Amino acid sequence: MAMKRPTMRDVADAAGVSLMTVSRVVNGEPGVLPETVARVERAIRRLGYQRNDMARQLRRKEQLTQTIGLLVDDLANPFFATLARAVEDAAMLRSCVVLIGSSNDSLRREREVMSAFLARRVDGLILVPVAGSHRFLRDQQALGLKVVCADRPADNLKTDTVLVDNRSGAREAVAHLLRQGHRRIGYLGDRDDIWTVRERYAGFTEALAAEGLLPEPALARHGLRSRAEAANAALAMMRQPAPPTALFASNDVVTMGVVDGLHGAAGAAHGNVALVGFDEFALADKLSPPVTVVAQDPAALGAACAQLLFARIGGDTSPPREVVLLTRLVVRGSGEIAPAARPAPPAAAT
Amino acid sequence: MAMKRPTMRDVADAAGVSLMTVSRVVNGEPGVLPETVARVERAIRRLGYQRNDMARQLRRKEQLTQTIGLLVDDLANPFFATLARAVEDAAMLRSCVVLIGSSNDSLRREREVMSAFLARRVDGLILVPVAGSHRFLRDQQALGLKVVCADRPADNLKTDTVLVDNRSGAREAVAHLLRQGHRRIGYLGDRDDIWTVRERYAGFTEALAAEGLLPEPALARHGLRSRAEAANAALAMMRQPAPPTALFASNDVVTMGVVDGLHGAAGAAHGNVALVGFDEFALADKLSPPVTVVAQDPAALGAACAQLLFARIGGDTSPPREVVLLTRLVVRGSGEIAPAARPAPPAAAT
DNA sequence: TTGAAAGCGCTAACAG
DNA sequence: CTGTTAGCGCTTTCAA
Repeated sequence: MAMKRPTMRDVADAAGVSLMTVSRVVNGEPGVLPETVARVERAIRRLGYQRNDMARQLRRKEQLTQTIGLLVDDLANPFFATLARAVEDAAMLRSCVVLIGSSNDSLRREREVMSAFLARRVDGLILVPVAGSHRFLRDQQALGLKVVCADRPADNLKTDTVLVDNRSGAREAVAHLLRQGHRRIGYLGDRDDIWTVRERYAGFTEALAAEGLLPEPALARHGLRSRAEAANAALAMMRQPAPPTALFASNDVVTMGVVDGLHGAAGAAHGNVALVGFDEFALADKLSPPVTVVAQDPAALGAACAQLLFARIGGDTSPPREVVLLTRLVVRGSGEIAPAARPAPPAAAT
Repeated sequence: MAMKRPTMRDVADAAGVSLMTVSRVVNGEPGVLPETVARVERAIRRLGYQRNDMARQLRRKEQLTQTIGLLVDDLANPFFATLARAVEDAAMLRSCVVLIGSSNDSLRREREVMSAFLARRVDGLILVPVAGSHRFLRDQQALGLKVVCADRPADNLKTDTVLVDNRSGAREAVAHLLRQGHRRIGYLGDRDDIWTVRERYAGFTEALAAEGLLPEPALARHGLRSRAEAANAALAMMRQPAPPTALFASNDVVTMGVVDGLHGAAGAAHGNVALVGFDEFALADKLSPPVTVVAQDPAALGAACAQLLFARIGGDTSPPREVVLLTRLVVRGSGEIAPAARPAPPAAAT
């Protein structure tokens, strides 16, 4: 069991030819007699020979490892899983394999995984950068590593980057709520050291500002890392003396948490308060009311990253590009709920 | 730009020591003067040196590449994404990286991706095998490749395998429907050349048989590959002259499709017919009615596979093991709907 | 059309 | 504590 794997030498001996001839057959090079080819191929099959690409790689150094690295935040998150699948499909078309890793929003883990990828001499890297400094990466870029940042820009790093216009998307969502007459709009969001989250909050405040409104501290909760945390935060926010009439949730996890929280609330679905969430999620259209969302396209994001990366690997040396994908407001019902009828405020001056 | 990457030779020259000393420092071996270590480390940092693991691997051949391959059906499917994340976490604990691929239920693609993994000399492989013959794999096993099959067994291949008890899960689900008084239960399922799907259908028929019922062809639809297909199939099934009073859906995609289809139906949520689906999915508890499911634990599946694989890599040579994980019936409402009251059939003899 | 020799970047096995 | 030599499995280069 587990005998040593056969090498070209073994195949050569078995076929009664020289090692070089085996090499030529294995790599489909011309100039070998068909008969010789057949003999070699038989030996290959008989021994179960598989070319050792590591050794190969070592010698042909102008060449590539046909391996790319993909480092996302969390592979279990459907957003990144879909992105990953798109990258993988693009890689496969180019006979490339993908090393994958999750940074879990930890700079240390990102560094570790990246080092492991670099040691394996990936041809390029698609990276969803966590918060923090990436000067380590800059050094590697100078040494020829191709990097594309996905979904978020990396701190002071000149690379191709594919982003989503989070700010406009959020602004549009909140403007939509304002248009329904809402004036007290709550914000529920993830950790705002994450670039996308910060951008979405900026869009939120900009939309308010456009109507002359200022964000109220009591109507904003940051740092929600799970559905359960978001559920609690939503409940707490709605139980305030002066609750918001509408909510904006900054990502899919938080949106689902809000749905959880409001369903859990005594005697009510989430139908009492308007809700728009950032990120599309499965079954958003089947809730009651169906959830209005700002949809991104993670597959398009992944495909765009792969396209840029493979262009670089192919020798493209033009200046770094930034691609910005747009979002789409998907109107479904939860965002079109008018503010609850309540005692009209005492008529003010005018 | 893109100058050649520095080698140990370069570092050695820069630090004024021999190549071997650099090797010792890079690998943290003892027996180097702290002062020398410092000089070497400075040179390493200055040049941006990164060890070339491919070359390393070549020489220390008793050792491992610290790379495993993971080949799932579809990475974009949350079930497999969660499994993948669990594998990745386990790998990271052992300083191992993960090559990932999706077979898309195609034997050809599975073969291609596996070849690419093998050429990179992965230490082991976690595989969700597609239908078809895997004798190619058996040859590789004989050469020392460690393989663990996940979620499905591979045709006549002796490997560690981690499965879910799909048949019992399905039987339990259908028995649950029978207990509510249903006698006409429809089956909607994916392609039944997939082992898990076949097992679930077997569980379905077994549960019926236990009550003396036979599956009716008009009440079973196979080969549903997407939510849309499942939606149409569900609608068609319910529009028959004698529709079922309950449905069993063989996976998450089909279950969601059924929900889509019944929602789309004129004037009705899916509340008119009982429904139990195989697979947990996000927000199943938030639909109306909430969807009763047979839940699996993909993270546990991935973790179990990783544990078996790393044991093998670590030298475990005991006979192949088969681990079977259990499912859990999550009662939420859609499965507890009684058969619609309808004119009692004419009383038969007795 | 085929083969022999050299060497990729690294580590194992010995010297000093 | 540090250096030297040989060679992993392959491709390149040159010669037959």
